Amino acid sequence: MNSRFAVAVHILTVIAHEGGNPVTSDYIAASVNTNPSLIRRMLSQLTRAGLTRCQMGTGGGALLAKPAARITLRDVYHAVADGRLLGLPREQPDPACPVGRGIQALLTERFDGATRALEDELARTTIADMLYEVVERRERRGSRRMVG
Amino acid sequence: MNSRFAVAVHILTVIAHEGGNPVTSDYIAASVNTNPSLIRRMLSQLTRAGLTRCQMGTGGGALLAKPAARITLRDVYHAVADGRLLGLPREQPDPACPVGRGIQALLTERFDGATRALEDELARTTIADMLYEVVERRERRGSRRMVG
DNA sequence: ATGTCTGTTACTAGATTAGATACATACTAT
DNA sequence: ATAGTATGTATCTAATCTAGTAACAGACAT
Repeated sequence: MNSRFAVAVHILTVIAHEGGNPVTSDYIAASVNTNPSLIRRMLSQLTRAGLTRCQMGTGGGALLAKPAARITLRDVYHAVADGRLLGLPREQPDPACPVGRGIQALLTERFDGATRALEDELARTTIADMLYEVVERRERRGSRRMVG
Repeated sequence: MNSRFAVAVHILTVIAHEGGNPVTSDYIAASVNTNPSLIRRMLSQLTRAGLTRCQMGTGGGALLAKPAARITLRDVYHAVADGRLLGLPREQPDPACPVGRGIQALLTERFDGATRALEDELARTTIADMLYEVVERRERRGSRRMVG
């Protein structure tokens, strides 16, 4: 249960929300409710993956490296996912057992297939979608409040 | 990176491999290369989920509660998966931020969708498939060795 | 020059994971 | 019945992982 992917999406959505103005790690950290240093660490991963870029100095901050509509959640996942989603045991199974001998290679195959399916589903949503829905929902909630 | 799912599949494949004879936790633990107590803990989860049943006493052990062809990897995943695959941060985002206010509900939706895709893919493989492929591969490797 | 912001390192506390022991309970076999 | 076997569960520990924090050199704007 690793929350880095969620944080990365949050970061990118905040940057997209600011529409072209550089966003500081302090600002993002306040929205995510965590430490600016943690945000900077993640931003450097996102930059390395080509999703963001940064301006240093006064008035600087993070920017999207390409349009929000062209950043999918799969891209984000690849940028920050550390290891495998479905893990194998640290210890090797007993090679003397007919099942133990072959099970890990087989499990790896199936896990990879399942992970690919998850990623394909993630690819259907972009940061632009996230931004649109976050804002739209807020407005719906706002107007509902006006009516009620 | 939690390996319980992998271990659970391994357990069930070993039981299936023994073709109806009760399998002790000691035997399974040797194949998985871990502690019998850990295996028993997992077996009790699998039994609670209706995938296995157990005979106590001499000559006892674990059995499949239904045919291997009717146990999918999704069933196994549901039986032993503890929490969410893609996690949200422990701390709540800042509700004063337009993005922070709505992002978690939205992330939860997308994560659930992606997880469902992964589970659907897992559902395409059964324990019978696992057993068949483990044994088949072993034989292929064997015959290749004979040829080479 | 001065102040701002990033990028990175190092450290800490807390949570999670798996390994290990122990033992009451259930069952088989004789 | 009694002895032996195997499960089911509770508890503890060590190792690993995760996120939070502080610190500081380097880059940039004014």
